[in-house]
Amino acid sequence: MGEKSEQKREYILKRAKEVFAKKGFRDVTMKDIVEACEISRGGLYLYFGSTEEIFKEILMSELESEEDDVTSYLTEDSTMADILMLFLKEQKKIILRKKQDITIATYEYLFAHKPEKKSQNVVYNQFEAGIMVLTKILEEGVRREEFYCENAEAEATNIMYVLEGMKICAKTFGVSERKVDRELLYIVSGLVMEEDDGQ
Amino acid sequence: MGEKSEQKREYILKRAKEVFAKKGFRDVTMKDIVEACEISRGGLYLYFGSTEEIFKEILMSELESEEDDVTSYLTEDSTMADILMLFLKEQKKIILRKKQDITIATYEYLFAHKPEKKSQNVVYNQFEAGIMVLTKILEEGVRREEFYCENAEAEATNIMYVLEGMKICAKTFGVSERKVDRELLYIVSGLVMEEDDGQ
Amino acid sequence: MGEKSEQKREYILKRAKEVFAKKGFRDVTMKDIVEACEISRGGLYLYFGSTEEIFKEILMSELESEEDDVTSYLTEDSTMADILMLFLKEQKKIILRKKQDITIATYEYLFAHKPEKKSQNVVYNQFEAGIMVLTKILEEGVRREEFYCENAEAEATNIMYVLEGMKICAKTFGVSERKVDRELLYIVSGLVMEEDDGQ
Amino acid sequence: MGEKSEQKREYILKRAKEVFAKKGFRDVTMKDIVEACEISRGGLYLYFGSTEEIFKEILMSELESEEDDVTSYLTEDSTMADILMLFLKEQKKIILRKKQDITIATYEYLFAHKPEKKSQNVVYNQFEAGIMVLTKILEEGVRREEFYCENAEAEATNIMYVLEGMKICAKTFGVSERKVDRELLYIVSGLVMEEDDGQ
DNA sequence: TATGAATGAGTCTTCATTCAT
DNA sequence: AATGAATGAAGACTCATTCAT
Repeated sequence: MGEKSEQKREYILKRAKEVFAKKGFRDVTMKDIVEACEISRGGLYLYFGSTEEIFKEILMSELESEEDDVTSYLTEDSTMADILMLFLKEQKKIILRKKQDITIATYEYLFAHKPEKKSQNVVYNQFEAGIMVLTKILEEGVRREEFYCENAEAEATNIMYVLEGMKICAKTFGVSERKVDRELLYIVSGLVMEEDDGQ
Repeated sequence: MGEKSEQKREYILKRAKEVFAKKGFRDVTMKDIVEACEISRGGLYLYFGSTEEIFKEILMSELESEEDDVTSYLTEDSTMADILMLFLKEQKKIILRKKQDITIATYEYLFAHKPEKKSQNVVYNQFEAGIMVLTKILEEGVRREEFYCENAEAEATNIMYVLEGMKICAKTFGVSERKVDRELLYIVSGLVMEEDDGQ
Repeated sequence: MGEKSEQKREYILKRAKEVFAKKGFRDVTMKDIVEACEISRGGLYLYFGSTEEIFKEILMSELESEEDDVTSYLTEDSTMADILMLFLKEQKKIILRKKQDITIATYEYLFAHKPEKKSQNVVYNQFEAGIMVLTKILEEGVRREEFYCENAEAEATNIMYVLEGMKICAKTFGVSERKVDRELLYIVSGLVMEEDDGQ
Repeated sequence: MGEKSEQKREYILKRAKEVFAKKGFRDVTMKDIVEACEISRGGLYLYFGSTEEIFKEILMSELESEEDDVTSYLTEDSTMADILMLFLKEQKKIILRKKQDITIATYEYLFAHKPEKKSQNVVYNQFEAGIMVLTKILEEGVRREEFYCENAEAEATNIMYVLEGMKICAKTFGVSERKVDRELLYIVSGLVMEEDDGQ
């Protein structure tokens, strides 16, 4: 813990994240990070022993910062449909973002280094967290009779798979904003009670 | 017409596929393939100039062999629900398969070598092909009054994202067969007409 | 000797010469020659064991064909100045030629494979032959009182060095036709008797 | 200012020059230089990226060191004939030297890597520099009535071709010291005023 | 004779990692 | 703590040469 300068450690992680965002995980060498940080080779090794170690750290801090985002939705004072849209818009941002995006690096990292425990797997944690939040939103929406949904958790899981699917599609062959919007709309339209439904 | 012996070419591709299935794309060296094929370094270069070239070929032949599977569904003489289940079971096999599975290699390859044209992207092609097949199944199911679905193509797209999502989840943190079954059931249950549904 | 087809041998040499003219000696591989000849690898080895062997043969035949040119000068029926100019024009052609020119290849070959005996060295043979021809021309010119020259052989040697110098300069940094002409004129002007020279 | 240790850089160049002197340019591999320097493969790449890069450097430093020699002639306090002999003796040394001689390597290098600009061509620069120095010597000699020479520059150019010719002949088939002496004498004898020449 | 697939030795080049300063 | 020169293992790639057909 009390090892070397914590400040420098953070600095390296910040710079390294930029490198991973640009080059993915596999193409990044220690030299790349050394150059991005403008420190010496030996200096970097004083803090981290490999790109893997560095990336693991970045992933950790990502997880922490994202948790805040996620929990904030339920505190909003508005309809559950609004809150759901807020959640989905956040996901849309993640799906479409270009800058500071370590999604590809994360996949590459996971392909190469499967964590022993699922609980150490960022993607899994994010996925489960998403299901939990969505479930709560849906349950509350159902309670308030805004949404129609027989099994909130099953629906939440389904939605998370859709989002995960869009995320990987966006990274492998590209998905336009229009397509994301259309898909999110399709999800929501399947949930909201159609008030004037006479058929 | 082909260069050198077509037979050996196929042999190399077969062995190489095993290597890619085991190690992904990025970790595979020409040496790995040379050893798997038990041929000489120079001998391999006679047929392929790089792991990329080899993998591209494998991807091509995958695409071809899969196309057959896909088109076969509509010729079946059975209910559309059966056909849909057949399609989904095929997808389930893809999601869960362990042997001869080059899914991770394919993602790694695509991350490193984005094709200039979308039409050259295997994952994209498979995705679009899936939407087409599913749309046809759904439309026919709706016509036969087996399924309820307002917009067949939108639903097909949605299902494909779910499948894609499960595929990547299976590769990043693992998904149990039970979870896949549950998800596929959820998809189907949202489509089939509930005959005696009075509530 | 009575080995294989003499005709094919000649064909290979002809094609190979084109390759050497284009790529020099060092850059030429057996593969290059195989491709230029449109024969098989094994087929080429039936006739020649290496690029060196091939080039040596080419050099031999060059030597033979050039000897004819050289000896022809003295049979001309004209002034010795005319004959000298003829000889120098031939040299000029050699210095400036671009097509079918294996000069560079020859130097590269000699740098890498010094012949044991000087008499096997093409450049040496050409050089000595040049001196002999020039000496005869000069001696005859002196006899006819066309030229002024105290030591014909020394002058001939000097001229040959100049020509050799221009040859290598042309290949290393390029020499314009104008410069060659000027130089040849300078050589000749130092030889011819200035009839009306009173100063 | 330079990269890494300037001292080691010089050391590598020194050792590499020995290698080039012994093997020419084309036969030299990075491995050869690594072994001559007794450093590691990676270590060499820290300083130079290819044999070409190394040789270019050697050529540069050669050029610099030779310039000094050349300019020193005119400062001598002696007859112009002495100065001319000094210049020619220097050239003789170059023509005949065996140790530390990168002449062949230089030709091989130039054959393989023609510089875009003539001014970057070492042989050309040396040739032109030689013409300039010789021209000055001859002009001064004529002014002092030591030499007879109608066109100093033309004569200088002619002499340089002779020297260049001897240089290449020495490298391709060998020229004895006697022959060089005889040739240089012939050049000088054509220039000096024959004071008591009555015949 | 002729073919051309196959071999493997040899070079180039990059990178993680160490270590004297 | 920090530096950055140095190392050497590992992978890519080419080519002369052989050999079964």
